[in-house]
Amino acid sequence: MTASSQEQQDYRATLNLPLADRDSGAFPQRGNLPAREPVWQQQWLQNNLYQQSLQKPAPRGIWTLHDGPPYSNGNIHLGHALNKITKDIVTRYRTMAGYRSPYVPGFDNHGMPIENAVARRFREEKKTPSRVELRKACRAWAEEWVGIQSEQFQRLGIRGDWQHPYLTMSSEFEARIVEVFGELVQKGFIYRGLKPVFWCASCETALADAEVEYEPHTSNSIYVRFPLHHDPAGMLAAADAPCYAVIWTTTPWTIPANLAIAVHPEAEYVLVHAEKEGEACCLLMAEPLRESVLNACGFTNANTLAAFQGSQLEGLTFQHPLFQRTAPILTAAYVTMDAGTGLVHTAPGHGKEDFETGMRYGLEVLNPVDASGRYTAQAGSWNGSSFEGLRVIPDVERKEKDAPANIVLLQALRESGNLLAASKYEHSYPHCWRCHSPLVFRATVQWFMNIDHNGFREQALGIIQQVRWYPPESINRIHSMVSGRPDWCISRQRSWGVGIPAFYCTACGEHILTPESIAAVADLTRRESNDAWYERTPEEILPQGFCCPHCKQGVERIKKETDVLDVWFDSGSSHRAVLGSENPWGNMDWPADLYLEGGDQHRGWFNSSLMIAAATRGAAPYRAVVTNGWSLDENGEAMHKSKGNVVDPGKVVAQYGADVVRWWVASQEFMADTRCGDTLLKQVSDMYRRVRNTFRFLLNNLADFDPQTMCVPRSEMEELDRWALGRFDQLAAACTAAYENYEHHRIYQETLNFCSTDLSSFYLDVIKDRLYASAKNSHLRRSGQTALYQLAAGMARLLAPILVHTAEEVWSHLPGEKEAWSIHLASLPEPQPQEEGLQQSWNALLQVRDAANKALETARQGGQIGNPLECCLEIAPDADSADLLGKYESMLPTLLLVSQVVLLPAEQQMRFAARAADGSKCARCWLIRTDTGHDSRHPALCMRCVEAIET
RNA sequence: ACGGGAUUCAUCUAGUGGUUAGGAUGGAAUUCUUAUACAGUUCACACGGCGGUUCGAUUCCGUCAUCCCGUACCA
Repeated sequence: MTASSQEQQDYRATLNLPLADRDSGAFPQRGNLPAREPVWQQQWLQNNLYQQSLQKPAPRGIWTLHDGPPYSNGNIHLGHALNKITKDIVTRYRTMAGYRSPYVPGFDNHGMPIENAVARRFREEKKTPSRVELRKACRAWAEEWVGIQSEQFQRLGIRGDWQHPYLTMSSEFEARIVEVFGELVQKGFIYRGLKPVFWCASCETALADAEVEYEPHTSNSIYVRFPLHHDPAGMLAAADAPCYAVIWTTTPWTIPANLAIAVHPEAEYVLVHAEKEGEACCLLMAEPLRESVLNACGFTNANTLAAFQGSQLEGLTFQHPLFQRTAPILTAAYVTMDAGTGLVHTAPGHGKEDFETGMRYGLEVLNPVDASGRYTAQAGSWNGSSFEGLRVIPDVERKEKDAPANIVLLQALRESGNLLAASKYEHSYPHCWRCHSPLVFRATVQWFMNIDHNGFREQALGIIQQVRWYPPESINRIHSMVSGRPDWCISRQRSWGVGIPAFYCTACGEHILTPESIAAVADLTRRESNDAWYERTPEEILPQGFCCPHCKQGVERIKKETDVLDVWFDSGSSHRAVLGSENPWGNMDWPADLYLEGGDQHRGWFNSSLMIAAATRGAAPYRAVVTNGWSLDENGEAMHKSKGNVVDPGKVVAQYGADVVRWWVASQEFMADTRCGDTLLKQVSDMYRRVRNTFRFLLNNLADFDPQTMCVPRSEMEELDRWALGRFDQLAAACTAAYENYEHHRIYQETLNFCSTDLSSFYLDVIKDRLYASAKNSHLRRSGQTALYQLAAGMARLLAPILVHTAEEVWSHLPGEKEAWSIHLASLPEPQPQEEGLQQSWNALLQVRDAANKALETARQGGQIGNPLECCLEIAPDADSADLLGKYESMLPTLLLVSQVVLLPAEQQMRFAARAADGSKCARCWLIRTDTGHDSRHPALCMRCVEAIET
């Protein structure tokens, strides 16, 4: 080491350099989040942070977000993380903004996926559990996943009442569901009716849509003619031979259930004269399908006799091809022209759309198939032999190729002469996920909520208008869901759910739903859980002396309903089980200020909750609804296990930390679809590092700063420091507005911008000299430190709802007494009013700085200067900036990071010239100064540094 | 298939019926070294396609394409 560098080294120690990582108390450069975050979380838990957040003063009142319960089956995925973190940001913001903002997380426990998983496990063990055994196992299963998901959410830093989450399977919640159901009964919303459902004849059970698997299946493709029965308006007067309607179907076994023929009201239909095997007839079919029908059926000599619009055909009736029964022509919008004949065989008992059409026209729901998939006597007979007992689907175990019913029906149709063509047809067809038998659609008795009861639908649509929807266009989704939804089928033929609290009288056959019978079930449920509904007898459940309200028979003739409620009824009741002072939490308001869920919930939870709230309370359960988008992979495609593009939040937490996941959430405009993947996470993690590095610089320069005694009042601070705090005030105002409007990505953008542009590349760069080289206790330095302190504290507060762990870490490194032990109990920064003209002047100075930087760069490229710090910059201002530069002349060297600035007289255009500075380099501050060496004690130092050392 | 929504540099995003579409990050080159995982300078990089309305469209309308949701593990 040379003598001079030795000397420098000595003076280096006299600089007020920031703490380095090796120094104790330094804010470390590396976050080491995966290891450090759990420590903070532990601390929050031990000190009851959540409870304290509710107890702190809340001048702005209570603000309630009601959590939509995730289904408690399986590990959480990125979508859950996005949703929960967003909610957490919102409630933490509210807490810091002066509200009491409780957050009670919920879990959705009942339902088919868990029941199926548990049933599968029993099957593997070759056990057949009783209903109650199955329910207990489901309960245990759900409980296990509640625990796992709860851990996973908490690891993401989600704050809430994790000790007391709401579970839809808790006795209290189940009882409230029963009560809500009772209210709907009392208000006349509940009825029983028929509905076609997917039915597995071999399992003898209804299946939910999610249990249906589509597999290839060979069906019979048949064309059948229906002879004209009645033509009241003489529509078919042009006919020169017997008239028939031609239909096409792939399920011959549904022909006995045919009650109508549907046409599209706007499509074109034709009456065609055609011949086959010497017989002439007139056939009605859709014009676009004319050729394909005639070809398929082998007709010749075709000749179109007349054309009609579909709606004109209404009123015609045709005869059933086998029975003495008529089938009217109806119109339906779902009739398509891409297959068949354009005339659709309609069997309301065996098809969803057929059923709806039937309802519209008041047709009977004929369902001549029993639970085991066999025709009942209602199916009728042909040539004196009844169809009763024939199976309508093939027996998979016996390897039947076709169902007996199809074979018999084809034969009967052939004999009747009405079968025009038959062939095999391969297509994808619904099968049972369990036994892989083909399914049938079968009308069954179900429980419904009547959406049109007393103008309810219109009322609900009106209520939607009162709610604030984010983003605004999302109101279209809920609106179209509510305006188009059919009656709500609320019953399921399942075990794991809340039993529908209805009784039946075996004496008179009526069902029993009285206020006291329902209250009895609710009480029982509250005491013993809804499992007791299945364990107890009606005698045990119903009050003493209860008898059938219809026929007055005693309780011994009364039986229980076995269906359970749709799980959407459970979660749709959550606002009644959680919000309001009558519920165990007692600290949540009804209605909620906010629901915040993914867009799929317009069909689901937003909808079911609205139905129940509007029907029982006449209002929406939420004042505002925010819809978050879907999380997709880096290419904007949905994540699939099979595609291998799934981002597991648990892995990201383990690799980068929860704050990086949260920072990712904040980086995305979450109301639209969001993207996530390795490169994106890498970028977000770099951005996290930038914020962290900024905090590090701020904090590590505050090691000797005691805010209680050393803070310089704002009015006495250096103007540059006031500028920086003024910029921060602008940032704080922008971020607060962004929180308020759920535009979290603006916080991310604005904060990073502030850190990079305002702080790193300008302010912090400029004040380094002041911080490092000024006397420790000088006003210049303390003013700067005051700004650093306020920036660190302010930014940490601003970001605390998002970077929950890092903000707490910053808080813990902040010197001096603090407002609260945890930053999450502190308040958001309150921006001070902007100082008149300050930002304008400094914007102009920044422009000069840009220009100066360019000039310095040119000079450096030209070899005139080396390090800008060692040069003198001559500035000839233009007329506009002369005053400004004159005013700030003494500050210019610091602002421009040069040793000297010489201001020349104004010229037409601003001009810069760089040259070596006068004087010699100070060994301590590295500035070239003319007073270097003036003090004999420190011949290598400038006078400023001498002063700094000697005081 | 139908319904709802989306599409701006490599990435995240501003913004607009009218000059050169803004910022940040990232990339390339280069300079400097008292945050060395810092900063300066320079450069490259975008309105999905096609029609229409208009004097003029990235912006409004239509349509097509792609993606997403409703409808698989569902926020």
